[in-house]
Amino acid sequence: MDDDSDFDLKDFLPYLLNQAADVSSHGFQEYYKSKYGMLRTEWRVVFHLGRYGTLTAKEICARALIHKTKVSRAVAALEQKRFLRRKEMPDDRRHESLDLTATGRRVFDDLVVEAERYDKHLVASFSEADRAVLRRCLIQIADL
Amino acid sequence: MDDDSDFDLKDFLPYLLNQAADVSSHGFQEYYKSKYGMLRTEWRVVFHLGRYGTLTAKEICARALIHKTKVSRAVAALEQKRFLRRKEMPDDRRHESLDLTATGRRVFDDLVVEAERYDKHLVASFSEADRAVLRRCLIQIADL
DNA sequence: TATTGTTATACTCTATAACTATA
DNA sequence: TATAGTTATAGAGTATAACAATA
Repeated sequence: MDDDSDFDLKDFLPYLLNQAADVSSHGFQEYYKSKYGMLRTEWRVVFHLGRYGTLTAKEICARALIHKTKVSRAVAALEQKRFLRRKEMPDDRRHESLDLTATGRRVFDDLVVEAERYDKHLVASFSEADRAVLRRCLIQIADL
Repeated sequence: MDDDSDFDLKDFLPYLLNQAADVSSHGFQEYYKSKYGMLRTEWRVVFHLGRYGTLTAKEICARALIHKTKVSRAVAALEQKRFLRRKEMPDDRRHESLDLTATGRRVFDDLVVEAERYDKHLVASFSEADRAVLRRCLIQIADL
């Protein structure tokens, strides 16, 4: 048994990444779930509309790297919550342009403030240099 | 719209962590899933038994931070694949000691080699210093 | 025929409660 | 009553195929 290497799960990057992702997701998820009853894909759709303005579902798919079926369901849920509006585009009625409502925009503003606060909290104990290394490595691994 | 901050999803650590975790998980998952038909919890149970020897389900729960219902199902699946054996403990028949079979041990050995190879591949382009920062930050965020 | 978006289905993962059997 | 482990169930995430409406 001891002729196996010392390899431990804490040395295994996918394990570390998953644990860290879980912990960090839960902290923020708690906020948008309890306050607005939103799921993760819904928060990401709201984010894209709030940050980049009017988009079609297809554009959200492309920007956010989310599959069209997930976007379709998130849009339906957000419409029901009155956080966004659809508008058929007259030039091509297969497209619908999507926009946040006034309510949706307030939700976006609130979530962005909270997201920034939460992000700062997560890296509060790291040096500026370490933060830069962390983000650069993650972006490379995620191939973003 | 432009009076909002420049906050972008790529600045949001939970997003980066999730993307990186997804990418890194999939690469390794493909290996144990296609080769042995295993799920993630099964791989983690095999890992703990291979690395630390005979354990009860409860000990695996404590070490691996997995809930007992997930361990229970993973153990049942691994038993069916003949990767592990159960043995009732005579002193307290509520406990069962779990052990890898010879087949299970071969699977473990193979997966550990692959895991080490995969881990090296993930960080291949990072400096030694950056790797250390990355692991330290992840361990701290995951609170391990 | 190709494209936008929806619906259906299935599988994985997570979380919790209720249960069995032992102690 | 408390503990080890199982079963049931539901919610959430992921993936794919089939479909309707439009172009």
